[in-house]
Amino acid sequence: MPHKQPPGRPIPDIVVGRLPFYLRTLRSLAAEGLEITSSSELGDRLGLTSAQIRKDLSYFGEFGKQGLGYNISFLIVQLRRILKVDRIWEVVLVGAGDLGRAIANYHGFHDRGFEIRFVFDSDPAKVRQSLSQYTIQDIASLVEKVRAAKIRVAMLAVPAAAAQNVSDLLVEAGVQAILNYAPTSLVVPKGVYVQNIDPGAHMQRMTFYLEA
Amino acid sequence: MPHKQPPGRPIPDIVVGRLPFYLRTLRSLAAEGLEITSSSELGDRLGLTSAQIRKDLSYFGEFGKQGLGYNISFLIVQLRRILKVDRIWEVVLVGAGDLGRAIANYHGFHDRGFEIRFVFDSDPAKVRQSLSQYTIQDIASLVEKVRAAKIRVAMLAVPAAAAQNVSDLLVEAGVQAILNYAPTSLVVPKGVYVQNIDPGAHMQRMTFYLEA
DNA sequence: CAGTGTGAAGAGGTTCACAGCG
DNA sequence: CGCTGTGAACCTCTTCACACTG
Repeated sequence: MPHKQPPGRPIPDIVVGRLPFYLRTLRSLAAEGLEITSSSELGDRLGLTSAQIRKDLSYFGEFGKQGLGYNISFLIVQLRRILKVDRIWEVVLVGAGDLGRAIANYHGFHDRGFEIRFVFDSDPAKVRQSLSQYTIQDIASLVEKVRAAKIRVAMLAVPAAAAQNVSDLLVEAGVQAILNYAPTSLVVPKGVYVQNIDPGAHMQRMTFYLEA
Repeated sequence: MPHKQPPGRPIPDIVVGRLPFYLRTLRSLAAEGLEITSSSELGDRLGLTSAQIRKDLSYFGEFGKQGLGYNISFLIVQLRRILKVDRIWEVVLVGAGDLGRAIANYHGFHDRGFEIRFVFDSDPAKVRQSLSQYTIQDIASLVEKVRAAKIRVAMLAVPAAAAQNVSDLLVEAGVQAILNYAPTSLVVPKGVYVQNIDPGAHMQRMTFYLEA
């Protein structure tokens, strides 16, 4: 019986959201020299129950061996395939402020399937300057260049006031996934995926639980 | 009958997680000069249903008027109180790399209830250098200084390999809430809250949905 | 016999739909 | 008459518990 790779049941988005953390954890187990793990070891590391991990993985196939556990490198290969990061996605970064600089200098994305191809900014003082290994380009040329390069993934690191405009440009250029660092809700057409990063929201979520 | 401020029913964490986004949206409505809004207007802006917003708010009190909607500035006051950001929390930032620099230079936290008080790093070349308005301090003095200043909230922007060690120091110093930018799971005692920011995980969550 | 994979049971979260009020 | 606040219905997600297997 073959793997049920294209699964019959629909996959909850919340499960998809956990897979990157499973992958991240498996990679550190591998880096520690381990070859085999179990749902309970993964659960301990992640603060989840073993049942949840087994159930999540079971949406995609049967990756473990009863009585033994999971082969770490095999499971890494499977998760990279499932998340479609068994390749490198070219990414466009918009915004060359402090945050854009931190993103451009951060070398942790490559390992996870992403490589910045272009950096754009609207500030004439920044255009043609270099940032990390990139030359900052004028946002006026974004649509043309991103479309020509068939880039489908973007990171948005501009001020909130500019975010919706830039998002519209990205969509026009054919981008289908946007990681939005601006603290504002983007409106995008169906078929475009947005993930928001809002550190201030995370902070406020924690202070709720602190005693006055 | 007074407000049911300390509610009888337990509040789901997922509801708490949405409140900062309600607050953020209300503030932009206020900035647009509006005085009144409705659960459906908020829902439209946030991509949620109006019923969800009414239900979420009802955990904390009755803030609206039937037939009319919500007074924006009143609701802002209430949400700031609920989230305990009707004050300024002093924050310790650990890590003065590119990301730490972007965080230190970002002035959007103050409006949301947070102010950086100290910046620490372990690199002797960085200690005593200035970063934004701060002087980078030796991490060896972290526990003493953070404890003396009674700081309860931290941002962790160090490499993954150092994150658990620094987290242990923060906990020892009395910190109760940690915003963790390192792509690793922290182990902390009960009563310490951790929120993780992992852009790579968000990216992988989106590529799952992209056609090959 | 340790640990997976999975139906079934149990919690938890969302949406419905309408009473009630301004 | 419009919009809130909320039980009840509905749906989704998590945990349980055990048959099964290397």
